[in-house]
Amino acid sequence: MGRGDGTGRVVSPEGADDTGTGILHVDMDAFYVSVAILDDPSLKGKPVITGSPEGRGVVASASYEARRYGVRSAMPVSQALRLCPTAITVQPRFDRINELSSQVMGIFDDFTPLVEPLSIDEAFLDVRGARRLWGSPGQIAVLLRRRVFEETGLTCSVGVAATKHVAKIASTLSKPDGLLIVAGPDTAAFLATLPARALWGVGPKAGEALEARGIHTVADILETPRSVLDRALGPAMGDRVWHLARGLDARSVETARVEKSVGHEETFLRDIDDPAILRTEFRRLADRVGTRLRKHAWEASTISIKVRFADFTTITRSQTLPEPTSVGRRIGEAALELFEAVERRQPVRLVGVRGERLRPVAGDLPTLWDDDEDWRSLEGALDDAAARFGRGAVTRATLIGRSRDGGALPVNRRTPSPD
DNA sequence: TCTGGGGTCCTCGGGCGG
DNA sequence: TCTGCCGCCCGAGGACCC
Repeated sequence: MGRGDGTGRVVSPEGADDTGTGILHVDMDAFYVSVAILDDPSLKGKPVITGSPEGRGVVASASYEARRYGVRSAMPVSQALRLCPTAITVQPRFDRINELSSQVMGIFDDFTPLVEPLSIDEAFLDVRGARRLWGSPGQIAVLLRRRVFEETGLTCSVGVAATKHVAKIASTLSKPDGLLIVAGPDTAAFLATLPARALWGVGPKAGEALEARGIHTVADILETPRSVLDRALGPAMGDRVWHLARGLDARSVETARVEKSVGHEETFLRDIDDPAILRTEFRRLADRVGTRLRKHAWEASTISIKVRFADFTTITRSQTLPEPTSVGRRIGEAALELFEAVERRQPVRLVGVRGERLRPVAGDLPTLWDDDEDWRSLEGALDDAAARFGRGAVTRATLIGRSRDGGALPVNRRTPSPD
């Protein structure tokens, strides 16, 4: 999602030259907010942000009216409301957001089978094989934008270029509701005008490292020896930046993605000092990770935890298991083992659990319960009971689940034993 | 005055086996 | 048996992206 306020918007004139292009980057405009406005048109034209006004939320998405006050995504909501006190905060409705995302991705699929979703609201399309059916890449971009708007009421911005990297930059510059085409032969001149920070992967730190060496723009990078870039950014990043600045980006549009890890984390409303509460939280997150793994028929070989302390310092610890697992309890045990070894010098604001080094489960595992919500609520009920009556007072609860063949399957769970 | 949650990728250091 | 070198894996941390 773009972070600009649209003031420096650049768009192509109608029928602009699209020689040598074939990659589209499509990015929905202020997606979460736009969906909220779609469902409540009275919000239209007003400064709107999505995110929770209570607690420690950050802005997920802001309308362009709000951005004019300096509001940006990833900014604490409290700060956003200071900058723009009239902003209306709305909670994102994920059911609607997912529904519209699927609808939009479906439209992309109609133009080409080569679609690479990058996130819920953006994708790369390789349309080089679609010319006979739909026209040139620039014409396809026009048709696609029109269809997205007619069928969903949402606007999107599209970058058209010879490579993914340049298409991505072009869509960002054309926001909101724009189209920018960078013809192949114009690539070098287009890139040279940009700040170094515009390059994919150059964030605040890398940008700072370049600035410190007097490198401010992509044109500056072109004049910088490779060895200087390597020293400033490290060899891998130096190499990438050197190539991207020249418009060299050999990455193709990949339709299949292999997940490498699954995790959950949670920031508490208030920092937590009580180890018992933290242990309960680790178990809960581990169960959610296990649920996700089973849903995809994966197992994790490595379990890692994340702990963020009150002063925002963050540590991670991980261990590789003797046997890969997708069982929440086993993941929880590993997480707690790691947590016990962590020196707890101050209250904790966030904990997280992640399963890594995933592998598909061999064969067909039996389904022990068919409703993970029920399973979680059982776990939650046990925790609540333990909190109310004291640990160990409640020793057992039973959930009747159904196995895959329909038979009843009781699952007994014991509460955590008293410390 | 604050800093979410979901990820990926890179670097660096240490252990280990050939 | 010891030492050095190399490649590989693992674990920790950080930067970056949406």
